[in-house]
Amino acid sequence: MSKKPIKNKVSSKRNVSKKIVKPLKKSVKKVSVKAGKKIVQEPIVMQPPRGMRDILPNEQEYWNRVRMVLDKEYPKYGFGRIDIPVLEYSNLFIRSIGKGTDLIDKEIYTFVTKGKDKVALRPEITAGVARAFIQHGMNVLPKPVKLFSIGPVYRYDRPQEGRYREHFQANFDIFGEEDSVLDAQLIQLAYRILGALGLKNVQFQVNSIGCPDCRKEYIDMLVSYFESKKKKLCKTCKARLKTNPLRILDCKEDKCVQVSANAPQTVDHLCNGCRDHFKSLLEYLDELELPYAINPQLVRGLDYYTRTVFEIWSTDEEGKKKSLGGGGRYDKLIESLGGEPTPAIGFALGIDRLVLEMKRIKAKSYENPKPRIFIAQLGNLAKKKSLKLFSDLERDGILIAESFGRGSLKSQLRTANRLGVEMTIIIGQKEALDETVIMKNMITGTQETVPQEKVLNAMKKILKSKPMIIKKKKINNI
RNA sequence: GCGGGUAUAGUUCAAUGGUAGAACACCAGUUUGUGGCACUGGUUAUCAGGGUCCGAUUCCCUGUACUCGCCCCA
Repeated sequence: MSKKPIKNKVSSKRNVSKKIVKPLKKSVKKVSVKAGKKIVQEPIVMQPPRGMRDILPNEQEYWNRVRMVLDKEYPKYGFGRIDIPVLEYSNLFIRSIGKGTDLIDKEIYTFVTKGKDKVALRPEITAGVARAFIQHGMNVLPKPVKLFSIGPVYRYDRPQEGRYREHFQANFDIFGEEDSVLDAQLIQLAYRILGALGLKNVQFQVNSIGCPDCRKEYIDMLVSYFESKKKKLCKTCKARLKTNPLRILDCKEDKCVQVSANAPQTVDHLCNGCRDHFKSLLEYLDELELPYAINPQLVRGLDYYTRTVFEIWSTDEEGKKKSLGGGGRYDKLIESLGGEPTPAIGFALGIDRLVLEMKRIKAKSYENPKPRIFIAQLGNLAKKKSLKLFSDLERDGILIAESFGRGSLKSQLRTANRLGVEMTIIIGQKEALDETVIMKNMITGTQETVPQEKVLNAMKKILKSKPMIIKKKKINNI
């Protein structure tokens, strides 16, 4: 038994370590072409940039479910789908979301293009939808105009569980109605979606931060209150006193929480219009029997919000609260971007977090159908026949698994077994010539030879029966 | 942006100042056209860069990533 290890295969894999594909060091030095300049190749990192990730097939069952529920629900409430670019001019976001917000000051991805355009990856969806609303003159459409969008958003933030630099949001916006009945309806939609996903244990926090008029008065009052207690505030909040005093209410530092507890509350300082608006919202929510908690501390991180704001929280085993989504009214946004004055309200759900939560509570997911039949082949002629048979059956809606590239029947059957199919069609040299196939029952192990033309009906018969429960092995996490 | 922890095969984990083992997974074989079980064999890894050292995967520094917390948010 002389087994010579073949070492000469300069295995390309050698240089393809898991994380890094680096060029051979020698070759790096060799590369020196263009304009006599030495070109050093940067290693390719086998990972996406920080905070970005792949969503692998095994996780798609949850994403599928979310997508299905969203696709089902949004038309019911009269939303039309809109898809907008991931890239917009930076100032769209800066103007709408506002300087002084974390989102703009430290989380937005901006860059200058070759054409010297200042652009940004969208940190949220509403601003772009608002832009599209104005651009396409949607103000002439019958009101309300309801737009649904789904896609990635980007925030340069520190990643941690449930927080990514690229994450996906489902975004709902309603334009053209000021009445809080729309606010209530939107919240109901959010409830619907979460319910359909099996996420029943969520909490809705609502608040009203008033219109610019009453907010201005309120902020003045807030500032004078905090000024008097300035010593007791944390460092960031002292700074916020000048930049964004509303956010002090949101601070989680113990001492700030204590100071905030006695601070004047937005709800107590609304103008008549805003108070009525908020009051009627609560009445509508009661009418719909949607539970909510009024949270006077809730202020939200975007400047464009007016009046109604809300957030959706889930609570985990340890009592930690995570935001699944949030939204609010932005009655002045369209106007501030140069459109006709158009009141509006919207909210977004974080899909990554929905999925995280669904996994946590073991919610129902949706798996794509699995093939229940496998085709194995042996020999060139049989391979051709199998290929044809596969496409014929597929055209009749029959899902087939195969491993055509493999030679031995043994390894094909092994694969068939691992896939948990109930029936394997075997075509060998002999069968290919006879126009027959072997149908092997993978559960009982019995098999019979049948004419090829009978295969389709036989397959249909199998698929009509209930799937047999076969213990299927989990193939790692792919 | 700030602080803590971590970084070894596809996965989960070992070990070591002298270039690394296992389990599961994967590929193949166990008399040549038949899966599961069993047995045998095989492929695959020390995050990157620098420093100390005769020698580092191990020690030190830096970077990067993951993770937890803060901040914030989805």
